[in-house]
Amino acid sequence: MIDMNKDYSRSIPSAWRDIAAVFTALGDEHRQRMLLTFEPGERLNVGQIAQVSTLARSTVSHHLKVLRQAGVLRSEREGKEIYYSVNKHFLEEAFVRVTTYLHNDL
Amino acid sequence: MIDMNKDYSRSIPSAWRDIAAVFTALGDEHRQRMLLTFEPGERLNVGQIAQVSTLARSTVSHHLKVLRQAGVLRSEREGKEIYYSVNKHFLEEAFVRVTTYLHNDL
DNA sequence: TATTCATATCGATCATCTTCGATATGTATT
DNA sequence: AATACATATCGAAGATGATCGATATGAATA
Repeated sequence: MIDMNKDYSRSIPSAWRDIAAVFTALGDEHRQRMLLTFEPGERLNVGQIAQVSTLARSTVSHHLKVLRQAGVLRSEREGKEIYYSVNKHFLEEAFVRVTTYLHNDL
Repeated sequence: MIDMNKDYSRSIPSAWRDIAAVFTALGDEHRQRMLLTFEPGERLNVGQIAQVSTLARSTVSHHLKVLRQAGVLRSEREGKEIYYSVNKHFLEEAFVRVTTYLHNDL
């Protein structure tokens, strides 16, 4: 009780800021499977992802938006299609940061 | 499309099995704050955690259960109180594993 | 510019999660 | 055994998220 952090409203540490949305995004099994669908370096458009999914296209689109906003995926338009790919650098850095924080501060 | 993983129902890789529940558990900001409340090596009982929270005791109890079932926290009874602590080893290993998987396979 | 195709957004419904007060369980004390 | 205390569980209400078909946006092509 003496040294516990009593300030419940203190700001989330910077190591956690980016990762918080990632946790939420990857807390859903459909979104996990979508991420794991990608082969190394692969780019996939929405139609391809929807094909291997059991969900409707609009639902896939919604989940991709969540993953993109969390920084897990990024997207780039190419003609009519929009290609998604894994934001590997961001994810690796975020996980390393949170692991380091965990090791040092918890 | 050629080398993409078409089998949507393939099993989640082992590196992801443990971490999936962690993502879900830590996808909630209240549960994040609860985890971050712990100082290094500290053990806290439910009353102490409820004190620094804005939630009702029963709600805190519920969130602690989610965190415990995901492996984030563990608990041990000590007399009337139940003390929670961070499952540091489990968490570090899980994050390292997922980072490695990310680096090699995505 | 009209049409087609790929994706995103909208709006409604359904399902799941959160939250609380009340009650139950388990432990120590008198 | 009776009481007091700490935590967990229960059951219901409200809030949030997932899901879908329909519609809108945006880009290539006829």
